[in-house]
Amino acid sequence: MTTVRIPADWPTTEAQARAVQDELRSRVDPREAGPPPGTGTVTGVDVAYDDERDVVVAAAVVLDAGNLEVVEEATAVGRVCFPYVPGLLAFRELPTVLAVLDRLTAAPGLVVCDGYGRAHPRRFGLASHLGVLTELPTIGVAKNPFTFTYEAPGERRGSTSPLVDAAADGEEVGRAVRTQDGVKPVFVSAGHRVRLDTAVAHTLHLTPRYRLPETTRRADALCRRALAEATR
DNA sequence: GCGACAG
DNA sequence: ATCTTGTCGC
Repeated sequence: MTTVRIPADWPTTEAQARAVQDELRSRVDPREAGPPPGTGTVTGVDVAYDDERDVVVAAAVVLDAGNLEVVEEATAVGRVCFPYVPGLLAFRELPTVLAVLDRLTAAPGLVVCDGYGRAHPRRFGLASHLGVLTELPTIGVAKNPFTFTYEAPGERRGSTSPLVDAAADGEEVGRAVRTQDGVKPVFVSAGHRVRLDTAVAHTLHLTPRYRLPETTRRADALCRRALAEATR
């Protein structure tokens, strides 16, 4: 099995990685509304690790945005090239994610990332970074509020509340979104070429039944399966 | 200095 | 992320 090639200039140190974020941040397009939910395709990407064996597997699953059925799936196997450091997740995940997107024949459409976009200490999370490198519209949907704060949204599906950075006088960096009645919210932020309100609409469109978007559920299941196979 | 911290 | 059994509930 071929392994993902890591770019020669990929950052090695935390300081280099932070400098890359500060450099690329200005390329984020925060103004486009983004594609409307329910049309075209929508793609989920996720990554699974085996740190013992130093292996990382990424999966991409393209869905028809109208009926949420699978259009195409792809996986890519790589080597761990950066440790997990809060705020620098992209440097760990992106080489393999870029490779798996390259393997798709279908147009990805909007890409849904497991993590953050604008909701990031330097406003340049995984989804923002992926968007800038591919020029695809991206959003981040995370399972945890990271360092940010929020008031619980209403109990009903569709309720939202601001996700704020208390350290930046309450700037709204994303939204807590209740995707199912009475279930813990998810944390949505804009990536590249998609505004926050559109990102929230996509998130609700992708969660007819479960807490997490169908895109992330599908990609998560696929990369775990592929890791188990790549590891034996 | 200490703790917290997407995946 | 990953390590891990059963268990409560629709």
